[in-house]
Amino acid sequence: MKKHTVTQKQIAKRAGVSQTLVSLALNNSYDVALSEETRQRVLDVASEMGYVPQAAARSLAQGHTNTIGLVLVRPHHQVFRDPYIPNVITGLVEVLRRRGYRLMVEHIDDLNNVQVVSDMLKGGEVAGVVLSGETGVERVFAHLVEVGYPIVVLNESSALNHTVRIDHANGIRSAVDHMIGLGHRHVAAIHYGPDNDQADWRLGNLHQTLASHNIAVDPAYIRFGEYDPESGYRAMQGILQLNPRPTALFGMNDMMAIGAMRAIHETGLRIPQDIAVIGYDDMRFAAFTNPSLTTVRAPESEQGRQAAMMILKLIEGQPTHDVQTVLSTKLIVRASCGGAAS
Amino acid sequence: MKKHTVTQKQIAKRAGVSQTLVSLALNNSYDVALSEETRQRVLDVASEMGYVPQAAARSLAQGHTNTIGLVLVRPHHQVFRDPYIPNVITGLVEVLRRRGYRLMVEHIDDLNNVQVVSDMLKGGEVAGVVLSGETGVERVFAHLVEVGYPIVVLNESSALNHTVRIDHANGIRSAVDHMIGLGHRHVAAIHYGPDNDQADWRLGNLHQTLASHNIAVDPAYIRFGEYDPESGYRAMQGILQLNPRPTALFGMNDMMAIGAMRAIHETGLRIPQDIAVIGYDDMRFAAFTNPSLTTVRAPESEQGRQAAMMILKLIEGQPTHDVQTVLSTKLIVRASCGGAAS
DNA sequence: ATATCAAACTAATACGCATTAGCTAAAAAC
DNA sequence: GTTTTTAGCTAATGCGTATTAGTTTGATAT
Repeated sequence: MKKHTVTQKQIAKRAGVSQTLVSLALNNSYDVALSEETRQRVLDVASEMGYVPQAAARSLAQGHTNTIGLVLVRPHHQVFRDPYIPNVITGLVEVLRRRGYRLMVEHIDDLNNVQVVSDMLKGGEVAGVVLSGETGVERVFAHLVEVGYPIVVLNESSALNHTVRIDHANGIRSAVDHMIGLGHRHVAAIHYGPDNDQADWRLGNLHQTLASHNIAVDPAYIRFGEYDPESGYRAMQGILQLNPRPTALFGMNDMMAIGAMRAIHETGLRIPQDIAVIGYDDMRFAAFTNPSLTTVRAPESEQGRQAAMMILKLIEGQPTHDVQTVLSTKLIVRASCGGAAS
Repeated sequence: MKKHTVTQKQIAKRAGVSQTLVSLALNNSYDVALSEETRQRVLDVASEMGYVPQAAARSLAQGHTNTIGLVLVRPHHQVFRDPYIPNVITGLVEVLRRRGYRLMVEHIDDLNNVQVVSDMLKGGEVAGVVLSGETGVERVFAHLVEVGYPIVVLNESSALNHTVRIDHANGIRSAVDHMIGLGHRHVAAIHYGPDNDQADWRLGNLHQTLASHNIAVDPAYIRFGEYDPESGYRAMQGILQLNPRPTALFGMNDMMAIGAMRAIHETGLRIPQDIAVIGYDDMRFAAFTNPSLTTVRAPESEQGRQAAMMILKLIEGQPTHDVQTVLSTKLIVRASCGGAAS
């Protein structure tokens, strides 16, 4: 047995019919009359010979592929730094598979390499693209959208694109409100960035919310980390030097929050009695830190599912009134911020 | 401007040459003579018109695609439960991109749906496949390998396949040796499975290592979890009832270990003084638990890189003497098991 | 001045499938 | 009994590229 592709031509010969009929039978096309008998015979021969359609030939003939692309725009070293992307992939694959589509994952370091995206689309490698990355994306890809390529952007609020975003503004507000509600007035935060628009935007939300509570924000209370525990740890060491020492800390992701918690413990301070901590993401380990971490849960795999459904609608030309899909976050109250059971 | 694909034919017309020359010029083929002048002119016209080769047509003509597939074989709900796969993907994409290949991610629940793999290969969707999943894989795909399809399997030791595996046997041994070396004789473990061969195999390693230290293993000391902190937490609650209470715990992944640590803390016991804990994986948060987690680091993204290089060798027909690539683990000593600084 | 050869190019074909136009024979209509 | 219809099929063509087998032109050799 050698590696050899079975073609419709071969099936046709074996079944004693034309290649045309084989194609029609295999695709259940009823536009052209075709007796039930021969259809069955063709199908039998096909499965007997182990026929599998050649994806390339099919795409070429139809001028359409059933692969969709997921393009991640962010510095290489932090693509999978947090489980956000894996969660999105889970959701994407789940619905794509059900609809007979495949997922191609690509990654570009920054907005200078965007040509990959237009190559994939123009080259017919993918029928559509789901984009995740920094803001600015909507400007860079505007021409592609204009020309009619199906593109769905994650976590952008641009009116130009179809987007599926998580309502982080509200997520941030719910966390801050929770802290304020527990009486905290000196709130510090470890944020990421400020290297991209997404981060800046979230930071803006934080400032706004604090301002709405009439809390002046000392810039020294806002530190920056790089998504990982280490940077949260270092940032917290800086914050702990401040006078007056903040009574509450908002870590903009759980990774940095857990790093901060370690720094706090090392100085002998108690959580939440001396410093309350709240995180963001609700990662799997969040319920098992010591103390358990109060955090904000974002529906990430659901975002993947929604994005898949939206890109498929665009590809199949269905009407999409819901150009902007917004998903809500949820505050998960545990022990690290007080105000609830362990 | 409409969405319209630029073809070599159009370029040929505009440049006043035949389509053949366009193809030759674009592919830097020197088999056929071609004046430097016209080559340049063709390239200029091509870039001016924004030419992008049609992937489908190219694949069809060449009988070869530059997409490789990553197929994950495991129950749906635990595909991305741990960051193992994301780490592997990082490594894969890193080298594939450099070599001009794309990555297609597919997922199948169990070994009953393996047809997807043969479809992808026979249908020419992918030039090769990297497989990750339960043991048994090598048997199921034996016929595909025989026929000559390039397949690389992760973490299998079958002689039938090309594999890239992490030396977990040694990883387990290093952890156990560490505990024994610190004087522990009553060692408990929270393992995963026993639903698949991979898990069983690792469990066998654990037993072996303990036996080599002349430590009898009370079956009650071995509990099973399901990869996540919750299950580690529950398993540990059971273990804490035992008499005599073990003095050391080996969590077969960091997630379950962190869950177990919580259970230990809740009973008022101290780590590592009362119970020493050791994990497996060295996830990002491991250095920031309280106390920091002694664990075994597995070179996961390196495994992805190696797998990519191997599948490319297979595809390009290069000789591969290294049918079995083995990567080493490393014991990371922190505080949760004693024997080192905080 | 004719034969030889290489350089530079073109024509033709194949890849595997979908699809449109066209053909044949039997059934229906008049 | 001739025309019209229709069910069931085949032939032919196109998708965009790569590749093999030519063709033309000008230079070199004889």
